[in-house]
Amino acid sequence: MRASKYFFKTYKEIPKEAQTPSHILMHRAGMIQKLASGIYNYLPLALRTLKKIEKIIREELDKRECQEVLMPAVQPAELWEESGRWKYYGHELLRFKDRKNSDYCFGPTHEEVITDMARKILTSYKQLPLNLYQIQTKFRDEIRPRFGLMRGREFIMKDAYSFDINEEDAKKSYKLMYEAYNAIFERINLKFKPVDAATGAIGGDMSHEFQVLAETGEDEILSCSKCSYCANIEKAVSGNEIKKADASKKKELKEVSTPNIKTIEELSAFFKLDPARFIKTIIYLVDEKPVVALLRGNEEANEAKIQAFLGANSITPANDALIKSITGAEVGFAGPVKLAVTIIADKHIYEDTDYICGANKTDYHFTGFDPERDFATWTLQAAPRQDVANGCGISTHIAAGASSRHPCRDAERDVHVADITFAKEGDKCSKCDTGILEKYRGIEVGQVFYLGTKYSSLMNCVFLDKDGKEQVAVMGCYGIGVSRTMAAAIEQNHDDNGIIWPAAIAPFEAAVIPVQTNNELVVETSEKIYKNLLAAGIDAFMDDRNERAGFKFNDADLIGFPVQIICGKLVESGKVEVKIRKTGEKKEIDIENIAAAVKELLLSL
RNA sequence: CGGGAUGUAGCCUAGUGGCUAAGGCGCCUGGUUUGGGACCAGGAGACCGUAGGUUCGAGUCCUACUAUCCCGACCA
Repeated sequence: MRASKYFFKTYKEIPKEAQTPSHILMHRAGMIQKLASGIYNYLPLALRTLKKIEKIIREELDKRECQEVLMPAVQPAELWEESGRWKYYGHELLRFKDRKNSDYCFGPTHEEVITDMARKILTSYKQLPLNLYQIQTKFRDEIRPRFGLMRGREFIMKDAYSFDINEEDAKKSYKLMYEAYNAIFERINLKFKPVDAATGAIGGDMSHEFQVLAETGEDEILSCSKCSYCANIEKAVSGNEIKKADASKKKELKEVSTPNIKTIEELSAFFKLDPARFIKTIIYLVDEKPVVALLRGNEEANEAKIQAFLGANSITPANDALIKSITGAEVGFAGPVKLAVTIIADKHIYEDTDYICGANKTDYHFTGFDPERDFATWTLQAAPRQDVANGCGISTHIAAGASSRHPCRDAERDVHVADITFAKEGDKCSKCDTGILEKYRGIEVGQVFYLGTKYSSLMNCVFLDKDGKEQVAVMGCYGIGVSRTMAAAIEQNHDDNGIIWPAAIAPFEAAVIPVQTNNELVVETSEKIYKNLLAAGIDAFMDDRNERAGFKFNDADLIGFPVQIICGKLVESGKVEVKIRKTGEKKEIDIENIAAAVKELLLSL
């Protein structure tokens, strides 16, 4: 392609609204344009990269016998009603009506459509395993789109769905996709980690995210320094031991006046005690039912763990009115004592006794609160090792009416103890016991889910097994954010001058830059080199613009061509200068050998 | 959805209530220049986000709306 007619334009200025490197650089390099919040045009340069990412994905999936399909972006509401998601998917689902006033949505994901597609054809176990995928535009009406393509509302996604005869085979399919994803991101040549992940609204009970490591990533990852354990902070389990408090330190429960002292900081200042000596009582609405979370004052609630523990679809903090109605007090005085709702207590609260907690009475708190004595009896257990991968720690359910010995207990309560805080950098690894957790930031570019029969049973996706018995297909689903992968590649690989593309996904592999456009030999030679490169199957870009050298060099660095072939005065001696974008290194190469030399260089980029 | 901010030419900015809205980048024409975003001369391009209001007079003040961005909860 020739620069003189190529549809792009580079900018020196940083657009006001661009904040993050990939957004700034894609805009400055003339790759994308914003059309509306979270909605972008992909110009030719960007599309070339997208196509290259897609090609790698297709090759790796086809190799593993996945089959490509293409589903509609517009989906009828009926299917979503069948799966139950029309109700709870929320505002992120873009809904609209057609002229007949029927409900539709713009697909944010395709579990419903694919399950419907599969059930129309699946009749026999002989057709399984089956893995179908598509690469297509999705729309999610994000509450806050940001960072350009990193979190757009409209984006390009590869989504795949597997169908198997049983759980065992479904896990094999899952593993195969896990391997495919590793192969894909290795070929794209990004630094990434597969991490244990929470399952969120898509559901299912096993999941890994593929995180591209970058400072600007929105996700936090904890990774073991010694073993392979690596998890999203929402899911990561600390291996630190919980030491039970010394029973001799127990004190009496006593109500004390704390006028207008509401937050942990205020309490901490008022009592002149460390925040860890208080119990934080947070009230949530979990699938529209109130749930109380208890934590030590120095800990933060991990809502994803609470949601996962309760197997819920949604979790939001309760509003003030609900808090008042549950506690019978103003906001700021909630406590666990005598609360007749589901309680989920963090395991760390056993580390101490004589806590201060809200009294469920405006302007009062309790001192001397003991977790064991004061609202239920339960036994503390260490987190079982097998829970590290799937669950989130201990699950000691207290049967209703477990005890009636203490007046503070309510027989009807549902009380759980679980790990509902965040593991921290420096904590012991929960898997190997010798390593410690290290923190990274990442960009989630892919996620694999084991779904089980969540959708297939609701939507009756069944087949006959060997014995002629009807079985429900066991599913998995697998996504890669194609447009986000492009952005993530830039977040991870750029410098002050511009983008540093991994060669595998660069819009062009090499740029030919004639520096003196008034020198006939230079122009002729550069044309010859350009044709040689094309003939050798190299994606070459010819900067034939009548511009000064510096202008072209800057554009080349900004767009990030991995290899730049600079044709200047050296052509008189039969050589050109070849610059490697990544290292800045320059080599003199004989014009005769240029195509072979560039090919060789590209292999290492 | 809560909190904060901003809308002036394709992009980045300036603009005390007072004349025909200013500059840089970019664009067009001509000339010079040609190894790290050149220079000279000329030119095109804006009903200052929208609608009301205050005022003799509004880009500037007020109100509403709208769009965009930033901080929190959702996700590829």
